Amino acid sequence: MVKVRFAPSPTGYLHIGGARTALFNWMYAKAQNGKFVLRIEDTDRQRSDQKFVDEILDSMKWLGLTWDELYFQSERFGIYREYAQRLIKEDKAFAEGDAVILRMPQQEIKLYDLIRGEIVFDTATIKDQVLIKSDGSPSYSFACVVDDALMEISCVIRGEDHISNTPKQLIIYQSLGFHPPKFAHLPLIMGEEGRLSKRTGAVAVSDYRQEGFLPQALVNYLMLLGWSPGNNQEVVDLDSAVKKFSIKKVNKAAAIFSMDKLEWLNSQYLKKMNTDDLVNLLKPGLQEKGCLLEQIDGQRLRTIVDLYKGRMTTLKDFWGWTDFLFEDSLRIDANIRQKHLAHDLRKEFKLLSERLANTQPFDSSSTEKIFRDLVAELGLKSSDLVHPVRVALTGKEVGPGLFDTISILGKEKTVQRLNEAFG
RNA sequence: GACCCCAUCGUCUAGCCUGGUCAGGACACAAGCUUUUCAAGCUUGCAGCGCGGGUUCAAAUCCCGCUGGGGUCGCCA
Repeated sequence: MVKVRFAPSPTGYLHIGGARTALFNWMYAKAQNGKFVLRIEDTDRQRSDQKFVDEILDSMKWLGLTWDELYFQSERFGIYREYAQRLIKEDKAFAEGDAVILRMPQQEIKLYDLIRGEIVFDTATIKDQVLIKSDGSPSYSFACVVDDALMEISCVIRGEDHISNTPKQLIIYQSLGFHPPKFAHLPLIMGEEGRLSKRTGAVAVSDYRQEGFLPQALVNYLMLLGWSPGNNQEVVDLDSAVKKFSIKKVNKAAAIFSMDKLEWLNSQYLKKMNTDDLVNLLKPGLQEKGCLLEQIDGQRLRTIVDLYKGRMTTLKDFWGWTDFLFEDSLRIDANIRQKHLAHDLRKEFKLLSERLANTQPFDSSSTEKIFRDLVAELGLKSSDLVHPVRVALTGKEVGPGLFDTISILGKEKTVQRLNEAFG
């Protein structure tokens, strides 16, 4: 029976590195029809916090990394103490005050890592290990070993930063008379300036969610860090990745996190996404911006989303780009006004607004015809009028095609804004 | 410092195990096409086996050394 676990400590948010570890564990389990255990390592009561537990569980669900079993180490202190007592009785450990310390035997110890092959350690350089601390709580390594054994974890997949913990834990397995599981140590994810940090960008999974990334895109990006589905594939959904996943094909070298590529993947998923689903994802943000969703026609909202879908990098883009559609009055930045509305186009705008006011139906092809005819009559280049009009209507220098924009803005606001453009 | 891990374009990677394919793809970057703008899209381009020794007819691929990067040395996890 294949069974793996992801064991975060609720002393902080679920970060990108942890999410990748969880993902690889999850893929490993699913690929072999095994189980995935989520174990919250909350033995440090001072630093653990319920809000982090909630955030971790929430992020895991958001990513789609569901678990089969959930444990909290804080509920298992009795078990750890029991095994520690046993080691004292067998003289493999000794008490020091209320603490229990493991006697480190002097020996060579071999680790067969699924990714790295054999790694040999000499325990001569490792000192005696604390099993139970003076306050009665278990040390990380001890709780970890007891739990992995009792929960029948078949393979421990964790970050490379744990390699040096492994010989200590192997000694604990040996002392306890437990069979050790297999091990696989994943390469680390690093930031552009070395260690992955807040300076490089967001580190918490929830930050990416907040920034408008899709969980599918984040998961896709994370799986590409240290692993490849082959066939030159880059955009791969979780299900097909699971079918191809092999822990032995995981890279040994650390990878540097690239926001550029994550953004590219996110835009790819956004483009492919069903419009109705995207509308639903966008709604909460619109509401936050004070938009009254009840007053917006559903079909109109779908049209708007369709228009912007292909150009978005994150969900956040949409909210910033479409504010002009949902607000009554338009504020135009002084610099942008200076750049595009410096010439007095009062006359041209008036003609345009009068003709548009009489246009029926008010769609992009009919407004385009009106516009082009007028431009020809006035002997202008279309760009002479396109850019000022866009700014007057949207307050922005860039955006989708002007006639699509006019069409979704609607006759009333278009006419009004053209008339008010020059005060 | 000690111990351990690692090393293909700027970045993520395929290829390495089972030596012999112009070292393939993606992001980024550049150019062109398209175009009312910016994106998107399409096309093209730029760019890599860290260094030095071996082994071999032949090395990105196997071996050794060096250099460089990373990790760990807590009664944190």
